[in-house]
Amino acid sequence: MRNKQPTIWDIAIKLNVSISTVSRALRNAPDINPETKKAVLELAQELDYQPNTIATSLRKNKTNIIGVMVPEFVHAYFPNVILGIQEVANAEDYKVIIMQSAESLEIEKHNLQAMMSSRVEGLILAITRETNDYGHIISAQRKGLPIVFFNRIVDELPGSKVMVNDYQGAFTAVEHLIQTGCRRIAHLAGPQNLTIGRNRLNGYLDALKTYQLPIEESLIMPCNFEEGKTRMYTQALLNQTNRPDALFAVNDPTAIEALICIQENGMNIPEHISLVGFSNAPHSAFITPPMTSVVQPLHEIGRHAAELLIRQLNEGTHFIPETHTLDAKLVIRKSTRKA
Amino acid sequence: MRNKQPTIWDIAIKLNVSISTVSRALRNAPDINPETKKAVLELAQELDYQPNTIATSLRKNKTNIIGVMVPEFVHAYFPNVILGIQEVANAEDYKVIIMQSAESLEIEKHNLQAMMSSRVEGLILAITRETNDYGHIISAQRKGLPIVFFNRIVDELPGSKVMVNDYQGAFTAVEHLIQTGCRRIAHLAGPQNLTIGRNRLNGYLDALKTYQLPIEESLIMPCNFEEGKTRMYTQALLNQTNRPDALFAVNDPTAIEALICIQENGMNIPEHISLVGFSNAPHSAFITPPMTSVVQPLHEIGRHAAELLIRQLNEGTHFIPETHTLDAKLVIRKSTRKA
DNA sequence: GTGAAAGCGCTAACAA
DNA sequence: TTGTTAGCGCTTTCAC
Repeated sequence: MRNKQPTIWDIAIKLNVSISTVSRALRNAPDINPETKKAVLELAQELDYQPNTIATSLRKNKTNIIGVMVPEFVHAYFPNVILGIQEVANAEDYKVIIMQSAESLEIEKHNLQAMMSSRVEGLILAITRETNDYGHIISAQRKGLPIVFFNRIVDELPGSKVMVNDYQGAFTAVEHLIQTGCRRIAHLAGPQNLTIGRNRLNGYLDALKTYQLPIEESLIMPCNFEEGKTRMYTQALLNQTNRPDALFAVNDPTAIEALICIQENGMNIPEHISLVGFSNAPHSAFITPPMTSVVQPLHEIGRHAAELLIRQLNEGTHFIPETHTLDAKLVIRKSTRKA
Repeated sequence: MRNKQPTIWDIAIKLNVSISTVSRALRNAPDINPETKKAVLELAQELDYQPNTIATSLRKNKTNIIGVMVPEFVHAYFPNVILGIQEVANAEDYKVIIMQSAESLEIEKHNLQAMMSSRVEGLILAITRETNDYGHIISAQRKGLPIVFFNRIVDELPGSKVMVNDYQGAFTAVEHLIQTGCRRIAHLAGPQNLTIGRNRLNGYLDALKTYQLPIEESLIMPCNFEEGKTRMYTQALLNQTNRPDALFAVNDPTAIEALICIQENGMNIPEHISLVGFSNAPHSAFITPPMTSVVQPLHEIGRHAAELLIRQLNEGTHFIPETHTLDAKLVIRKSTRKA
């Protein structure tokens, strides 16, 4: 590793004191002569001494490093969460190391090994899409690694979890459509084997019930996050003799595909048909018209995850894992009508 | 740091051999009895032994960690570059630690300290917008830290650099406008104190010259990345009696603001006016109409940066820093006319 | 082929 | 208040 950096030994020699004195001065321990301390600090400054955190970690058996592993960070979602994590972690004097699994179980396992080898104190984890075997995770937990899960939650695994209230988000979105005069509201639904797919559908259904609107099977389309399908189903909806006056999409990419289809049919949003997305892709504000969407508190997700982890780190085995569910917020733009 | 993890000592005791033998077996050193080795590896497996990289780093005085510091990673640009970095780094058995300066010089300095303390082997760095004093960087370099710069380049600083050919990108964009029949092409320009601002303007000017179109001062607008200004200047352009038939914007946010303004004036893109952006915001493909834009090879930028750094790490003081300039590519979508 | 021992830079008893 | 010493987990001579 490059040139020799100065060590406490170098300082000790020059000042003709022992290395423990230097160490004490540097850590402002109580039992130290102010004079000595001053001299040490000045020389350290002069030499541009940087403590070797590797040695300290080894000695103290404590790295003060939190690991974060996400499937990807090309979309805005995870970077924003990480921002929140870093905020809290840095304030508590933890460093954060970030790895990404590229949605590959293999890489996830490999990275987890690396994290263990680097002796991270705890892990904040969003598993990959294809992670269905949790052996590596369980084994890490068994070795005492605290893990906080977010975004992709596995109910079976122990540990704290941070999630978003998809049900409430969906409910609010549909409620807004109803309150702005829509009466035939279709849902471009997600996969029903995923929690978010189910919860968002339930929010949609319950909003209709609450406002005593009929539920029609023919208005619920299983788009399932699949690109081609959304277009097809949207077209089918538009072809209905009694076509819907609003679409609630399970997420923004789905909503955007619907939007394109609607516009190609020569219809206007929101005059002919209102549209609400979910999860706030960064560009949903920039398309034409800017899209009303349910946004998740990404920053907050990160903050909560970091806080839970650090609490667990501090409290040790006394800590009982918690699950935090954060509300999503409807951001009203121009793809829905005015109230 | 959590529960005790097994060490080579645990393995040695159980196998009744010395720790050096275990160490040798684990690193598949040459001088080792295959039998012994097998036994060690099996037990290691069974105990789920993870080498303590901290100890190894301390002993070998080598961390195999590359630091990356970027101003932010909320927009797609830096995450994509980091992807490229990680690809190369992982293949070469380096770990990557990522920090972000949040465009703050203070944090940049602080993070650099932390990187030095963590004894990263080298650094890939995009400085903040406000970094005008390079003392901290120079000092790190003087201590032997190899640094590769990208995105925000400072000519004065030594070290390898990876940049994008802004001039060529701008030239290609304007050439495309000309070849699709535009004749009065305006430029929404960036700050002329920044290299990218100047280079993109020059590309624009030279394309006009090459195709023998007149250069008109009144068509070059100093939008300078400032939000309100772009709208104002675009409106001014549209108000000209002989209004331009194309706009080349210094970057995508500027282009998008112009787009909104154009549409509010009831004009169509590209029928009334063509529009080209630069630097490919992730959403430029999703707006209406999808925007023609000059895209940067983000992945490649990362790969080059990592390769340069690792070469420097391997070659040591023999290494002579290099500057790599990568071409940008015009992606033709629907905001410009057909050829 | 294997073991003993030193030491990477630092902290924390313990002694003085 | 300061110094001496052991040792964190590992690698690497140097003996045998």
